[in-house]
Amino acid sequence: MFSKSCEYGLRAVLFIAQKSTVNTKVSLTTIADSIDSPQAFTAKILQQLTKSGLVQSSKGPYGGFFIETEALSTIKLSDIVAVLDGNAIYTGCGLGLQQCNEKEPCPLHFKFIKIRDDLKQMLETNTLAIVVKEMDSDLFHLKL
Amino acid sequence: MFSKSCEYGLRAVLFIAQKSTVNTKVSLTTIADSIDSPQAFTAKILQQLTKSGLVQSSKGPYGGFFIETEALSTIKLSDIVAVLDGNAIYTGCGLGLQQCNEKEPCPLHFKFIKIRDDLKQMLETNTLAIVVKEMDSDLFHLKL
DNA sequence: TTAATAAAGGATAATTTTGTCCGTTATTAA
DNA sequence: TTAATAACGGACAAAATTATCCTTTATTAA
Repeated sequence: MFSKSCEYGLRAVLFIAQKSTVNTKVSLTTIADSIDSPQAFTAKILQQLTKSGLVQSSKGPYGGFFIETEALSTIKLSDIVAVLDGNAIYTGCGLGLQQCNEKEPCPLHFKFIKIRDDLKQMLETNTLAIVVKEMDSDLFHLKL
Repeated sequence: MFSKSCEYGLRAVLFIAQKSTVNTKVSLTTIADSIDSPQAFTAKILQQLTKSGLVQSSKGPYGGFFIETEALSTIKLSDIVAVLDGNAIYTGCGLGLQQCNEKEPCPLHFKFIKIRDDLKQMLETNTLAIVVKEMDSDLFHLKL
């Protein structure tokens, strides 16, 4: 469904988001350990996310990655996916055809629409704030 | 969503299926031309599909690929996907976690369930016969 | 000012996916 | 029996993705 980059990215962002609710910055090492991802590779992904402005970072001691409190309720899961995987998941044809739309549909076009729309809907309605709130409440995990 | 192999494979199978309804075998060259896929790569994919028994083939002049008439109504889209991409799409975690289930869910587990189930449902309820019937009726295409 | 900490960035490597090439095998018809 | 056709199979190549390493830059506190 998503690339490895996007999977790690989503996990990392959710972890950072959770820590950011209590105004705590987290280092790359902590993130990679916590979400069980390859450190150096995760660093690259976080660079993309900070460049895009979704995640903030500060260097030096007491530095690390964080997300501004206000941003938690505006950043949607779809924003992270868009940065790391683009938006082919929503717009792309299930059979990989370039020209596939209402007018010139592939044989599965209308069958895929519902699924793609549901996915889009899910990613666009869930903000970091929403997901983090649910994470706090119980047994959810980001490792293994 | 699917790998290139699976995209080509689905397109190829739908094309073969359509021709098979009028008892026509199709050669690799015809298939690759018709679905706009790299010929040699498509050959490999068709080998997998014939090995798995979903598609039949016969060598020599007048040979080619085909699907038995009875099989058209029993083969589901999910069968093709299973052979080419495995079933990680249904079973796998959206965040790439190994241990993600009802008991130990990732933060997005329950949000993904609906989408995955819908996809599974769609692929399992649509047989080749069903899709081909719809293809005959109108403007659907498999190229570009 | 210096040492320690931590992200940023560049280069490179490993792996997987995607794709090609070519010889072999089977089948058909002449 | 031979020539043509078409799938099969193995080896190989290119490209994309995943992943590592190491140097540089910025920040902090002592």
